[in-house]
Amino acid sequence: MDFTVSGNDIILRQPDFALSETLDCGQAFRWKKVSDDSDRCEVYEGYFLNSFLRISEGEEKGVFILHNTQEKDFLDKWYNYLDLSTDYGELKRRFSEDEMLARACSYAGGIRILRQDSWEALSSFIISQNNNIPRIKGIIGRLTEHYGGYPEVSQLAGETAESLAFLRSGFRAKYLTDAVERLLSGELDLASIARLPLQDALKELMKIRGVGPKVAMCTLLFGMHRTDAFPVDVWMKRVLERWYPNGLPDCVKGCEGIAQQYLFHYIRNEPV
DNA sequence: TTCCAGGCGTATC
DNA sequence: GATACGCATGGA
Repeated sequence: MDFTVSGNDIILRQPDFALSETLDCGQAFRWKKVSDDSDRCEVYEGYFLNSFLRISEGEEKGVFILHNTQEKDFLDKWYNYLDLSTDYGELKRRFSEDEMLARACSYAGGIRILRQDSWEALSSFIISQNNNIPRIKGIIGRLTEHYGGYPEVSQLAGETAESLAFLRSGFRAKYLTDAVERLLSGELDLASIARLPLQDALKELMKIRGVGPKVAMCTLLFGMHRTDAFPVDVWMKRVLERWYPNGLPDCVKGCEGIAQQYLFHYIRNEPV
């Protein structure tokens, strides 16, 4: 782990990381780019649960500053959140046996899978269905503003689709309240679900109204770091049809979800 | 105006 | 099991 403490900041050296590719690639919805294109430095601000972070990448690629971050917070929170224990360089070499994955990995080599909170991922991806990323961010922004941070499940106890109308989340509000009820009643427990075999975990999550295969897979991948979970949305359907009509290559085995993220980003921003 | 968005529930066959 | 359609909202 290559980092140094510099005053109130942490300097992190990590070549397999880029802010926009990881924080703004449709896996998390609470990061905001605060620099503009004229700045020499790219700066993002966001949260893991309710811990705030300002992180910047300077002119030297692969060198990051975690502003006002103590070493303890870095090691306890951000090291884990940014998945710094995983060697993405090694993963990309593995994936690159496959031609399209080689292109996707080289197109956006700074993608990482964040280790997000399971409830935040579940609720965020319930909101994401049949929706676009700017509007997902808007709804989650109204949610966190209203509760003064991302609400715990218990903070949403007793809410109804009507009381959540301020979110303007449309038909998804009733899905959120159904998830809250099942979690608070103890019918479902996210920490237990995280440990189940993939198919069993999917089945449990899909007991929630409004949680189908896609939302369940995203919850597993982004909220429980189940790298074998493979979410298929409209974009991944195009990937599978165009490039993998005969299925995924063996080199992604066990890390289908991570491969998925490189491919998702690549096809959405596909260079002619 | 119409189409679409990190889908899913329901009806119908 | 497969396929068609509606769904809230808002940007393009």
